[in-house]
Amino acid sequence: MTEDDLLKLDNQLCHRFYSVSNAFTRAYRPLLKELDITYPQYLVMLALWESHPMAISALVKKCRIDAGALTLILKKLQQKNLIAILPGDNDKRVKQVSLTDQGLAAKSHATAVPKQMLCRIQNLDKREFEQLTYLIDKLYCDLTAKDNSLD
Amino acid sequence: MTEDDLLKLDNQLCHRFYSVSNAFTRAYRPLLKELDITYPQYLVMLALWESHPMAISALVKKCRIDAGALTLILKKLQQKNLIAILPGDNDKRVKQVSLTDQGLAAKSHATAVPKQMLCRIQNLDKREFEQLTYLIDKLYCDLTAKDNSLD
DNA sequence: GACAACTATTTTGCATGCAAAATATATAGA
DNA sequence: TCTATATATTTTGCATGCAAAATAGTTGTC
Repeated sequence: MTEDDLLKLDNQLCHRFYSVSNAFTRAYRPLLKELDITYPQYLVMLALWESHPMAISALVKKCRIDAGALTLILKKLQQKNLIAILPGDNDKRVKQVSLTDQGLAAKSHATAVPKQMLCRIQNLDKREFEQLTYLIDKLYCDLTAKDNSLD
Repeated sequence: MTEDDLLKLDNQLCHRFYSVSNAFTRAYRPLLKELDITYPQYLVMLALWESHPMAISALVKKCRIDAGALTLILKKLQQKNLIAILPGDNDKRVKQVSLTDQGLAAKSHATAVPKQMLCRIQNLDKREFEQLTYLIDKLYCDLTAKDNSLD
């Protein structure tokens, strides 16, 4: 690979992730309109539908959302009356996020969202889908590994 | 796949792209510090190093950056004296973006960036890298295809 | 040649994403 | 107990990303 090739946009794996990630956000918007939530808010709801209550720090890990951004996202979900946030009993620093009745009820409406999205990406067969998942997970490990080059 | 599985965060391909895309942005930041540009600004510079001058609309297509966001990004690059923006000769609507001497010179410093990034993702061998590229491109086509479900 | 329809770009308003600093609370020790 | 340190969360300042509206410049038509 020449130095010029190294710098070509089409050779940047990062750009592919940039493009697809943004395309996902745009594709989800109309599907999430009925639920009246944004894409990152949807990620938080998915986590809570799996298990709640959940500490904010646990949500940060699970959703891989920036803690600062999450603060605002949780405020929005609270305003929409989908979640409740309460300080922990033992440790008041650790706030517990739980679903309201309305937040829990929204789960049944939400199943339509992944269904519609899966219809849309039928270009990939099941095996390719799994392959893609596997490779991305491998890449994520590399990207989030501690950079010890300066030690 | 049960309805519950459909909603699990770990089963959402979108979340993997969300995680990796953001991880890339964070990983690039220290590498781009020397060039004093952000990640989206870097994408624009990559496009221009390949070919310039280039119309703004061409940059939007090539970089897959939102046109509104690009306006601001170009202003930043202009302030840093890396690019120049001029109205087209024939059509004054079509603005041409070109590299300044400084912008062109930055290219040689920039080759270190993809090199360092490639070092970081050595978990993937060449074949996997190509496979990943192929699958993502396929997915991108699905996501950006016109949604005709309401026609 | 004036006007309607079209195209390229910018602006606007809102919602993150990020790093670093600030807050609030908890815990370990002297 | 008082304090230095550590942890959880929020705040701050800046830079996008997005959709929709607004601008500016063009073109086809009558």
